[in-house]
Amino acid sequence: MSDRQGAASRDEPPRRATIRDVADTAEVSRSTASRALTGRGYVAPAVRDRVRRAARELGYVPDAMARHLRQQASNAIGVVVSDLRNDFYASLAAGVSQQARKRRYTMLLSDDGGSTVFEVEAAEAFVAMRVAGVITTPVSARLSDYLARHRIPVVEVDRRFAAGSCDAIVVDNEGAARAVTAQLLELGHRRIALVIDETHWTTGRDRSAGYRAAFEDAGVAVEKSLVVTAGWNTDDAYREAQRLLQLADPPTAIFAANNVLSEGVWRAAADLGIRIPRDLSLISFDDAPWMSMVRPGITAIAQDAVAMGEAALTQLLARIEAPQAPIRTVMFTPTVVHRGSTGPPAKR
Amino acid sequence: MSDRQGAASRDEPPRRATIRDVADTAEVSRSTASRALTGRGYVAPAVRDRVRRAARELGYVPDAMARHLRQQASNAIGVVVSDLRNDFYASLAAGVSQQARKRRYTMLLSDDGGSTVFEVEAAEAFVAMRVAGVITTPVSARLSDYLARHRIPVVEVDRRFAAGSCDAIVVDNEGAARAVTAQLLELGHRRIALVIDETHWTTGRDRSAGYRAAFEDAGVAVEKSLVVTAGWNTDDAYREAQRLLQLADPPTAIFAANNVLSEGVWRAAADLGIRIPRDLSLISFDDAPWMSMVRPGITAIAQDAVAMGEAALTQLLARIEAPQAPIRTVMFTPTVVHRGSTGPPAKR
DNA sequence: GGGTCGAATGGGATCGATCCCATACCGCCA
DNA sequence: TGGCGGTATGGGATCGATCCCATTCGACCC
Repeated sequence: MSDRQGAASRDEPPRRATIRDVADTAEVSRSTASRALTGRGYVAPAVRDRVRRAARELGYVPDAMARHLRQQASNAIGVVVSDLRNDFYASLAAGVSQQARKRRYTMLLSDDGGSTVFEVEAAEAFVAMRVAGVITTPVSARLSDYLARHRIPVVEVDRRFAAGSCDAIVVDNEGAARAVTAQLLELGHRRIALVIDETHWTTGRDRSAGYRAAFEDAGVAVEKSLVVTAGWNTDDAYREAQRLLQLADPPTAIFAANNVLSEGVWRAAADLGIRIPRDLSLISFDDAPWMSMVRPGITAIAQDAVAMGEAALTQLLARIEAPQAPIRTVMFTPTVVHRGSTGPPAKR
Repeated sequence: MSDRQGAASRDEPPRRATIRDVADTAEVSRSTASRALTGRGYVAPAVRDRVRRAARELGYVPDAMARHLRQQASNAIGVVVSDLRNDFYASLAAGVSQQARKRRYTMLLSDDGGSTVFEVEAAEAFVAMRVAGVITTPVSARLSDYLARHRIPVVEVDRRFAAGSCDAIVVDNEGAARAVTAQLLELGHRRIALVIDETHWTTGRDRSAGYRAAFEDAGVAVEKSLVVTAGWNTDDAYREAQRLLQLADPPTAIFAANNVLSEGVWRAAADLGIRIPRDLSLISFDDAPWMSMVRPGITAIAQDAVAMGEAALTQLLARIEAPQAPIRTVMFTPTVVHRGSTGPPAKR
């Protein structure tokens, strides 16, 4: 009877259609309309079609908020990465997104810029949104602690902070680092620098462990001054590399522990006019587009970040379905892409 | 009285705390608890503190679903991009994410892979989630049509499909393309190829218009066979560039209309042993990390995608606050980064 | 014909937070 | 003393969808 729309009703409905509107249009109760649309429970075929037609005509889109409130479950998942501008994280997010679309989940994404504060803020927003689960490249244990307290499943990717208490998708950091370091040693290198972000996270720890293990295997002592922690940005890596390369007795090879560091090292070498691989061999953990474009190409340990993102979502949904299943860690084996940035050390 | 938790209550509460739990703990009504927590309405200071303490002790996180259902408004915004693995889109998303965090909005992100079908699917999910607004790099007009019907504000970024009916953040495609094409003409180039994805979208149309305008300004005729549409991936661009460069009378310069195409063109030239800039001048629309790493560096039109993302969010929130304000298009002026991939054409 | 079963439908409670409204109390002024 | 305005609090309705439960109807069997 009464038009509660206010503002003299135009052609278009100022209010979005609810299931009640659909029910009224189809001349059934809300209950019946709900059954017709969700497919749960008895509905006469003719009625079902009538309801669906009404819904289509009204442009009805069920309110996910209301549905989830009632069902106490949502189809949204949260993702927190450290830096979307880094190809690794972007690809990871792309993998999650693809898979989420297939499984009809919605992705909430937050870029925490590597900050613990923002990481926790993101987690709070996710809890408020009642996400079904969270995928993260953690920067501390706080996120998984917090989410665990709220009973929200978490999958850690790339590195682990909550080892043993949540699922994880990682790569064989130690094995890959060991393999490439061994290759450098075999080529005759002895002064092999390791440029790494830091060694407290599992990634850094394992990559550095692999590096050391290779030396041990070869019976060669690690030169401690050649292991440098260079932080998280290209500029810092650039400076550290410049310092290293200008030592009286510079390294003949550098193993850079991620794509950002590799870029810094490469730029430093280029600016100093150091020729690769004649004067310096370079191997990178993480592949990146530029590594196949510069001459010579850079030999790299390639991680399939998209596949890791897909695996993370798959594991998260498995966990949601079976909360009590044993904790699972999926380990990817990265592949080494040889491109010609390595060779025997220069003779002196 | 009765413990409705089922499963013999352990130490930890199996159910998450609601405002009712907070109210009971603080011995006030839900209404008062709500006022104390949101800060709207009268509450005695002592009571407010008691309620807040109770909330903290219980680890209470308000249910965003319930809140938004009641308030009929949400603090989530949707973002649809074409390809997260492309640095441009990833940076755009990073900019939106940063700004969203500052404004306390949550970001729903979907990667549609350039598909209209997935674009519309994403829009449906966003409508279901009752997002406050959507930012998109559209691949058709369907998304903004659909969202307009549901009264959800949209900001188009990079290209426009709903010109005039929604806000947009773009760059001066025509001006920049015209400027660099003019530079090539001034250097003496006459056979300047334009490798472009397609020319129906505003980006392609304007970039190609700028290219043509520069020719017109110089009184030089465009050689139609040198304008090639090369689709959206590196491989296709690679093939097209190979074909171009192997013509009897090949172009002496190429203007590649985005970073993906530039990569394809560069690889093709490299594989054919064509020297830049001696044999070929190359200019790219879009900057990318590799362009400053290869030798010589590639002269590029740099768009600040992060800033565009931030601007998009800012504009979207402005629109949400003032739905009736006049439509606004923000145009960024990209900068040309000269790096040495251009020079005068080789003499024959 | 009474009873049982399955199909089909509607009524009303529910999820959690908000917010309008009613109520109550206090101090103050006429 | 009555009335008023400001402060403070609680009760109950509300948002939209779901789902439990009750009801009805027809078919079928004993």
